[in-house]
Amino acid sequence: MSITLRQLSYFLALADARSFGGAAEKVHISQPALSMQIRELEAALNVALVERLPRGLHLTREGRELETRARRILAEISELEAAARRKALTGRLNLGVIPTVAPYLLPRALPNLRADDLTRDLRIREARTDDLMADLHSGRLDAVVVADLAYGSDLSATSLFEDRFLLAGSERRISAASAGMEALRPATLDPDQLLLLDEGHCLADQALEVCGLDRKRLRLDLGAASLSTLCGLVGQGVGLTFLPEIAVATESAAVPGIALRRFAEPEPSRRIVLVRRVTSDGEGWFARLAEILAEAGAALMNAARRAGV
Amino acid sequence: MSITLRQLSYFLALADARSFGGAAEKVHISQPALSMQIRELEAALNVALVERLPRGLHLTREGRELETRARRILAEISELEAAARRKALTGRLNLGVIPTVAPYLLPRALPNLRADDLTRDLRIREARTDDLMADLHSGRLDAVVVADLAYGSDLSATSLFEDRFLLAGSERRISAASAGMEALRPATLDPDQLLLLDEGHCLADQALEVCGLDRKRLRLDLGAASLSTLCGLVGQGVGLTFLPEIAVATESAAVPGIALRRFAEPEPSRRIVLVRRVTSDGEGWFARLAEILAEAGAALMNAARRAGV
DNA sequence: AATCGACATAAGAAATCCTTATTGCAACAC
DNA sequence: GTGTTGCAATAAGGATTTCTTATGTCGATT
Repeated sequence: MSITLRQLSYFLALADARSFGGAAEKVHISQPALSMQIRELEAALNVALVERLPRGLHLTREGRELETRARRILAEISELEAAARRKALTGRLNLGVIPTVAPYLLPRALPNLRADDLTRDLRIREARTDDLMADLHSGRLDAVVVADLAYGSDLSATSLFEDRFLLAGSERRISAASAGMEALRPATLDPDQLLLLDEGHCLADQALEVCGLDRKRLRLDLGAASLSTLCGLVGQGVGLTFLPEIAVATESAAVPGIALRRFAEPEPSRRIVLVRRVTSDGEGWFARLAEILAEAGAALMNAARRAGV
Repeated sequence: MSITLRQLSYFLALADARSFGGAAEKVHISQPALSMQIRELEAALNVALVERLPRGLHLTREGRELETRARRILAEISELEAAARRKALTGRLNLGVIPTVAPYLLPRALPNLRADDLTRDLRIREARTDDLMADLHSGRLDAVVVADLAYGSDLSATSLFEDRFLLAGSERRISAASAGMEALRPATLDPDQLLLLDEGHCLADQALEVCGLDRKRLRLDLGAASLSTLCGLVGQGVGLTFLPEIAVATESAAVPGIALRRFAEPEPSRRIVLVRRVTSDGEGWFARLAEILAEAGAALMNAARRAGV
């Protein structure tokens, strides 16, 4: 026979009341019921917990020790219940973010994530879309931030923001590319000058798509590993690339030689979304997370426009 | 409805097995029984703990948080049960000791008390017999070390050792007191030279008794507060006093001018006993405590004899 | 000696927990 | 498509636990 929380709480009532009858009253049961539970507890631990005197009672040494332990245990239980009541039973949030979004969006969003008690412990996984989706399905991730894609019916997505692509390169190349056109359009770019990210990065695929190209047509397929590297290269005049607006504020500050030009309407863009399993919406955390991320995205868009592009 | 340990342990089984059927098997119940307890738990916390997928299941964020809390709580419970099984549910031991015993016996006994896991936490109260007995009755003390006295039937005593009285004073006074007698006896002492402890100290009362005196006959009733002070005084040649053998090793080393002389048989003495409430013998701690104290007392007697008195 | 207070004991009622049997649902097979 | 399989939810009845009221016991009090 194992001990129960009921026994422990009755025992604490007894320790407080220092009488069986009084303790029973406190916990709203009859005196024999309390006596029986105390006896069960003594039997389970195989130790006498109270000295029953004709007048009143004392706890034994073992009883006193149990008292302190029981108080701690029951405090943990009620802390648990309290946390659940105030919807603060929030364990780690496992969030996946694609690499072309993570370094720009997260630094902006983190302070607000911390402020919300959404995340006593936030763990970020930065990986490409395929890996993220696999982990989302397997339960290793709770939500992922990716660029528009088709979801199965077992997933649920919320749009965060629209991320427009800008043309990036050295001032000389940009001017050359847009020379003599009334409007700058992706399809008119010279594929030979285009630098894109490694295969598997959705940003590269999307860029190819808006240009109506496929990867085989690229001459400069050097498969850069990160957007930051890519910006460094084009800043040096190596070629042209697409820079998502979300990265503009950071990269234009970090790369001196880089120039940016907006495309004509309709501007090419990707839609950044937050995705979860349909079964996983516990307590509205998803909506709050989406809100904070969308806000951070909007702030980055504004920063880009203020930077004059 | 409140949560139970049973629910928590079933939940942990579920978290481990990652399937209802498997978890049920682990805890040796049927699958519906486990499902019901999990549902009760979710209802009690008012939060979804598991995502039920057609294939397998995941814990929700809240479920993961509960998992860590539940593990801690159940670990505390099993630690508690384990402690009880190995009889190590030993809280504080509240021990009372009279002032004419405490400073000599305890330093000797402490190392052995610590070695035994009798006392994860030992608290000593040093007070006169009356106070100690009151606290013993009220449950504030678990046991007391006092000198022979009559106990009610609600108390139980074990003899620790016989503590003989020696005559103490300056060499000159001692010699004078025993001059011309074939045997040194308490009754032959000059009451005018006798220095005793404050009223209430049983040692003083016992000394008076063996001399066949009462306190009113004393000229030098200066009511010394401690045996140590008293020894200092008689060492200075102020008078004579009774020194219990237990104090001999310490005081004869501490007080340069002090001389000691044994009384003739039958030597006057007090019996030092350990007392508890009859109802308080939990797990044999009393016997172990008595053994350790008796041993320390015996060691002090030997030390006294080796010191040559 | 009688009474009172406080806990233990006893017996039956209520609530809880568990069992087996069955249903429901989605994935998989053919 | 239809049937099958795997797994969990539901349902109904039974076993256990926990409660209640009623009564017994024992020491303390008068």
